[in-house]
Amino acid sequence: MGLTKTKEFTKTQNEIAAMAKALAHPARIAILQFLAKQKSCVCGDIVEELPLAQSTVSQHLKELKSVGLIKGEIEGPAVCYCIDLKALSKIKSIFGELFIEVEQNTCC
Amino acid sequence: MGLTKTKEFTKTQNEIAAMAKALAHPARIAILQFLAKQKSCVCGDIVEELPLAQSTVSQHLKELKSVGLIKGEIEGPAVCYCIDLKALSKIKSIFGELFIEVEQNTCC
DNA sequence: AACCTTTATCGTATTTTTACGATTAATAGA
DNA sequence: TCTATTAATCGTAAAAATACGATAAAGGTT
Repeated sequence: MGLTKTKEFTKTQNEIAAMAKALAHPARIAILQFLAKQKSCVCGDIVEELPLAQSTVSQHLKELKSVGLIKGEIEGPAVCYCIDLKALSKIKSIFGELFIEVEQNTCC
Repeated sequence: MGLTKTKEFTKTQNEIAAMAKALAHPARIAILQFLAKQKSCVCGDIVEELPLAQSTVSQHLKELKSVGLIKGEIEGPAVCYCIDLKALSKIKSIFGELFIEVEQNTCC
């Protein structure tokens, strides 16, 4: 079916999966790294940096925005995308908790 | 196209994305959590625990195995899946480095 | 107002993912 | 050997993800 049975899983499980999904494409990792490198608010230079069409990059930005990882601010005709440090620390703790939990496994 | 332009991105970017993709489904998070909870090597009880068909669970296990997160050991007619703590610590460091890198962003 | 720049959205094609039932393979036990 | 159990694989259908070009929207500039 290709349709994930979201309702059959816990809120936390879906949340972790959604965060992971946002990071599950090299282009989105590249976008985050590019934004991090810049010491200022950067905009559509992302498109030039990536080997993808403008509309495709826009889609990737939308996905990062949908999980709150980045914020877009309109600056004249352009849009400035920035990493949301609050969302980032939330992701960090969510993954951190998962890893600690999973690490409890003692078998093998 | 639905076909990720893997070759256009760095090895690290693809690696992070691949790891994230393995975690990008609630069923796979549930599997990892279930394996962690058990203090022993657990096998096909996973199927009973999850709201999915046996073949579907098998597919998810395959994906977790493909990134090395779990290992399968044959135990009689059954198979015992365990978390690979070495792979887990690698994932931890990969995500950790990404988060630290991204955290450098000072804009906004 | 007309125009240019920048970005989002729409429409579409292709690939991948998710999911299931059915079948196969492999092992244990009667 | 025959049978039951367990898990992987195959075939298939439906949905989501990826990608692009074209178009629209929104903001400056002349």
